[in-house]
Amino acid sequence: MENKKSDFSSWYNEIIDLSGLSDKRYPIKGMNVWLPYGLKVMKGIDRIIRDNVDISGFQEVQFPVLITRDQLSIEFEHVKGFENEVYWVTRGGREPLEVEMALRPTSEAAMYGMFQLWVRAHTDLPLKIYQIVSVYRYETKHTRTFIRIREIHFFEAHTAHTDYDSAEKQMVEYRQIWDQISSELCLPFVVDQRPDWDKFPGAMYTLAFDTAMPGGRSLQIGTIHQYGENFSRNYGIEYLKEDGTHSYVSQTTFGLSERLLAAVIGIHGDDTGLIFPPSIAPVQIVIIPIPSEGADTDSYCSRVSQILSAEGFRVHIDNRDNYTPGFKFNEWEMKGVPLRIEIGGREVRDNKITMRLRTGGDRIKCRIDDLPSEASRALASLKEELRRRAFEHFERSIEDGNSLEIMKKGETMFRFYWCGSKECSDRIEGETGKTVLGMQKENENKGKCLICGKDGRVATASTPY
RNA sequence: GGGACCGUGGGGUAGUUUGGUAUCCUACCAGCUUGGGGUGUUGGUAACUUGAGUUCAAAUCUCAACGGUCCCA
Repeated sequence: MENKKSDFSSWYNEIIDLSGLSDKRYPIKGMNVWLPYGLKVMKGIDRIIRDNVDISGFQEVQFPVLITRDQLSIEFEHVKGFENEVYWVTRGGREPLEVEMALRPTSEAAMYGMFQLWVRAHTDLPLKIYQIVSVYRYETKHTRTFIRIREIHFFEAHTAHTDYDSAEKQMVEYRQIWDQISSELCLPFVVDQRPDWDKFPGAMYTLAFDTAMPGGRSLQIGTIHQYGENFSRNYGIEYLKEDGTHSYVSQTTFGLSERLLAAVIGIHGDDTGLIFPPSIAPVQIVIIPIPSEGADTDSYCSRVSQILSAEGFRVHIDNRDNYTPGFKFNEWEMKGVPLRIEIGGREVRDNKITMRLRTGGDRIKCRIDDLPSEASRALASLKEELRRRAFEHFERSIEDGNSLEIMKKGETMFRFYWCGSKECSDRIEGETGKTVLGMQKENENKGKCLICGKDGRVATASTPY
């Protein structure tokens, strides 16, 4: 396998193929096949997302994939932002359609006409829904599995509120939900408020969660948007207030995608292969029997498996007899299984098991009676180790950009002081090749703009995926 | 938005310059063997992206489409 640090691009493509996450040989550019193992991981990520939005009062829905041209055109900035990357359905059978329809690039246009019907009075608010569906974008640049594709596995939450302040509270709740999700996946990030010229089309402002991939490029792995009344005024989403007057709702959205999987692969993987956080690993514990004369390893393995399954662990016994234990060790490490249990004659004889964590370290022996708690402890420590490594890498991946020269030469993300003006941003992008991702929302430090010297705050720049 | 390179069994490749018999590794299938860190061995399956052109003859030369990779903005 390729070395992750020296050639991340090759490593990334190779591990996706070897581990059976996705098959990119499907004959349409940017549309890949989700293989069983990859789909299990993605569904694990979806489950974490669902669990966290469900307890915050969101309801899951599913809207149609097609949007009429009229629906899409209602919000001008919005349609303008997507016009170059929309797939159009123009025929039904042989007949040209009178009304052309778009494959949703996102679902504002599909949903807000219905919001207009659903929202009648303040008692209908807040409205909090989400869906996990495919969205479509006609990418013309080179595509990359899970990172830039044409059919995107997408989570989108949409809310409507009585007023702007309530919508702002929703933005805070999104931020908390994201803390839970990113924590489960052990992903570090910085919160950047996108510059006005780079915010979501139609939004008042956009907050993005940016992480750092190996090689130093940044990856946007989540966004939350404040729409205010930008959409509700165009889609006519009004409600009756307690005082008998009408008002437009204020809206927000929260978007996540299979880029979360890309981040997990890139950030946690190593030269041996993938490493999955236990919460999303399709197999959390793999049991490798080591055949031995005079020992019934098979039934001992089954017993261990039953004990662990009963406690809710996802366990797999690899009892293929045409592969050696050594081969299996390497294969399951490559596939990212966090914990391995080895069972041979010695374990059967001593009523013990041998464990080894995917993150390394010595083998651990424990008595079979202590199994569930020892396995829990092992997985918890692996999760902590993943988190530690990821955050350490992230710290190294953002450097101080004290001059244009440093930012031009550096192959990391950069933090620097910025006044917020387009002129200074253009200068930075022109001379360093890096993109200004925006002000760091949660960094209060103040300083002089790197370019013009006026008062500024901490901003992030990088080469983004 | 602009440019460069590439496309050979499932994956990775040799062959393309100089047109003529398609190489090796891996994977896969059937055995035997082996087993505490990628077992060994025997046999077998399997490929020139698509279309058009040049030619007696195209993996090889030309053009286009599709796909892949990278660089610059």
